[in-house]
Amino acid sequence: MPRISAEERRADFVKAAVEVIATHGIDGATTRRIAEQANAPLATLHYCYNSKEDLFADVYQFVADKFRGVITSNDPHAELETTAHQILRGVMECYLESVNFAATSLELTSWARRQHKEGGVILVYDTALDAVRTALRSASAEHPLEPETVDEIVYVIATLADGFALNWLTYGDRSAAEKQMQISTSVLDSWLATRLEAVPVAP
Amino acid sequence: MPRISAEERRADFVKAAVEVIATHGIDGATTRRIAEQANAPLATLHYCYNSKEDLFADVYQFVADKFRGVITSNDPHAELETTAHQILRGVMECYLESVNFAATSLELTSWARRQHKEGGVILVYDTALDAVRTALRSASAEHPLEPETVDEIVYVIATLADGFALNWLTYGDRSAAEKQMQISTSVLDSWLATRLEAVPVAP
DNA sequence: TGGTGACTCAGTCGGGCGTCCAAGTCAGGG
DNA sequence: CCCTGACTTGGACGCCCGACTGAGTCACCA
Repeated sequence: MPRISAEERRADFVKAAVEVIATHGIDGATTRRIAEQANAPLATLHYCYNSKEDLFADVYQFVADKFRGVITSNDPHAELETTAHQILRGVMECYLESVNFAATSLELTSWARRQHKEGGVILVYDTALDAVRTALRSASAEHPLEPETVDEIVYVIATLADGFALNWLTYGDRSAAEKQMQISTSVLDSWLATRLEAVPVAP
Repeated sequence: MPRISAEERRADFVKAAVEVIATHGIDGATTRRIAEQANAPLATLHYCYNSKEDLFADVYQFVADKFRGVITSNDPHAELETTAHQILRGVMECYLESVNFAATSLELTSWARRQHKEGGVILVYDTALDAVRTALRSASAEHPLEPETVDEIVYVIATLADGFALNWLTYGDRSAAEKQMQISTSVLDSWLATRLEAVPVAP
């Protein structure tokens, strides 16, 4: 009813798409359902987007941007351990805050895997990992680590975040998830402590 | 062509269904595709199963049984740390051995989440966690731990296994995955060491 | 040799999908 | 004040593909 610009409408559709994907999966995310979720007639969707594919491209962008934002929003002058800790906590808090975002991320990576077309939507996952890698490198700038060591840390952070997400999505128990955030971060901390013992810093 | 019992045929269809679900997702797992994967005419599928739903029930059973088998197939007389370590390694090896099994497990839990109908297919995940819990309890029988502590360990094992699976499924890089198995188990070990320090055994 | 269980072919029927059109409706500038 | 162009909308189109079936064929065993 209210007349708003096509640009704002597009944002509505992207948000609606995220919710529909979370609830019905990628294959269940039809143009009709997305339009309904956005409280807009179906035809409006095709007035704003030439095709469903165009809309989905915006969704990928949205998800990737959100990840980038969460990961890069920590203190750049902190120690390596602190940075790693903050990134993991930030991502988990983000999942906890928006189940739909977490679910949609999972659906997207799951869907990306099925299309063995390389260079496609797997970029969402890739950009997130790259952001973590960059943050860790700059945090350890004064006492540079082996690239392999950085990659190990990136992997552990990703693993703990993904594992947390899967559990939280499966059971949807918020208070349990909050305790699990504590556990996950403590796992990271204790591993980092023993792992970095073996790599003395250069003088 | 060769005439085999309907029971054996059913096993073929279940195996085919696992592969199709892994490749096309739950929604893409149509009776046509499953029959084709099993090298059988579509009508044969409906001869063996009254409905698609019946076939899928067998698939859930198959997946749950495989998990149970992998988890409970370790030395029951080992220490707690060893048992935890073995379970994690066993599950990851199982994923590494069969990408399709790993992918199907993920698709199933992901699909189960969407049906917020309680008491349905989430049992696959539940039975697996229960099996881990039971194994840990019996491993720590001589020096019983608090139930909360056991649950923490179960969570960490699940998280590390799930995170490993997601990464392996996303990138499909076998040699990277083998290294990541090492890392994951070392994460578990170092966390368990510091975690159990705080809980001295009863005399 | 007849019967039964195992299998197959060639459909039926129906629903839902993405897309598009033609007819509105409004806001603001000339 | 009305006209133009950005927006909105109901409804239709065409089509693909889903689960499922009925009637028939084949292989084997008693």
